[in-house]
Amino acid sequence: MAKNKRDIDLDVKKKALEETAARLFMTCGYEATSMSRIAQELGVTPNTLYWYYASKDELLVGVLNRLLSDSLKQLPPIMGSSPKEQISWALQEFEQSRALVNTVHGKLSQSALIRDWHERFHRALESAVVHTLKAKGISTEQARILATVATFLVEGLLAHPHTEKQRDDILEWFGQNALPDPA
Amino acid sequence: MAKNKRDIDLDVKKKALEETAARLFMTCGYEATSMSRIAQELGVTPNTLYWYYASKDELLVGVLNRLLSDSLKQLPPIMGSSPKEQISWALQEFEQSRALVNTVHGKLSQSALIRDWHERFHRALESAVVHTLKAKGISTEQARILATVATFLVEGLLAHPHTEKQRDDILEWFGQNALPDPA
DNA sequence: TTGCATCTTGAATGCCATACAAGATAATTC
DNA sequence: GAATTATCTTGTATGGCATTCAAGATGCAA
Repeated sequence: MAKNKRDIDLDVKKKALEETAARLFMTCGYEATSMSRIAQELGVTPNTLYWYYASKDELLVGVLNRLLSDSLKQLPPIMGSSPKEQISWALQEFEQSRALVNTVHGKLSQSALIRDWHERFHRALESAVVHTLKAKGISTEQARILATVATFLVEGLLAHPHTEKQRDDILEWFGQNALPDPA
Repeated sequence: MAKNKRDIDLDVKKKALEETAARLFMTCGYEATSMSRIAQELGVTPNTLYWYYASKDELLVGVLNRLLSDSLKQLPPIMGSSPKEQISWALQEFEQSRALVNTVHGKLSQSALIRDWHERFHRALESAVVHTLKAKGISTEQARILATVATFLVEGLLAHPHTEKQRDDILEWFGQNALPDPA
């Protein structure tokens, strides 16, 4: 039973691996970052990485989950604000890892692992957004549509370079058309 | 002057190369399709490809331009229909090359060549859409916003698997919110 | 102390995009 | 029509990549 000591070390090590990988993935890009490079940065042999992760894709999933859960920790204070502010927050949060968002989308057709992660992520995201919208008195069906549209707009803004004005205009337009009745 | 014969051969050859590459890129994916594989399919040495294209990315650009100009040939009959039908057509047109759309977005951060092509493409697309919307009496500023939103929705639908109903709902919603006045 | 699970490495494999130099083939010039 | 040149194709090679397998090191349990 008492194999705790080891398990703790494992999490600590994984944390270090994923943080280094995350940094390199975000600055140099996923494809441009080799396993050797990550290992080198950690003062380790490439093979070591393969003891913790079966493949580079699996390491990517580890990185994605870590970044995501780090973002989610900052979520509670935001929950109270307006939808537009919430979208704006999400946008800013993902901006840091814009490259990774594009990487994930680019790998959807090749990697079942990434495809699964992506699908799970969007399911969770949509159900959260829908829940929030329903609390504002929007029908489930309408909420689903709005959630999807909001997601597409965020992803579009992340994928394409844009000015602050463009972003504001789009968010403004969406805010005005998303909640038609209360006017 | 009279070097026509050769020049014609060059275009014919490029056409064959790009068609084969396009087919493989679309069915197996860009990354999963090696230059050797394309050459093999053509009964040629991999090096031959490098006489026509400086790199795999450049071949991709050739493929993209060819697919695009093929699509554009079918454009005139569509120009008269409703905006919703036009978006629907664009969606169907890109559906075939959904994988390539994702590939392009995934490569934006790594390849300047692809980045340039992507930027040019979106500039041309936006100006076309804006032009169409202005003809319907929409202000330039509003038309720009709508064009961008429409683009993001199309790309979102391409990037994520979705049901017919989802697509219809989103296009319907956009159609109703895009032209607010005439009601 | 012996055995076992955990972690790390050395050395190798096969694939990849790509480079360079040398061959083949056809067009142009003399 | 022979020699030269531009066009196209190939043979051969390189360095990097993700990944694998077998063998070493390290610490825990009996």
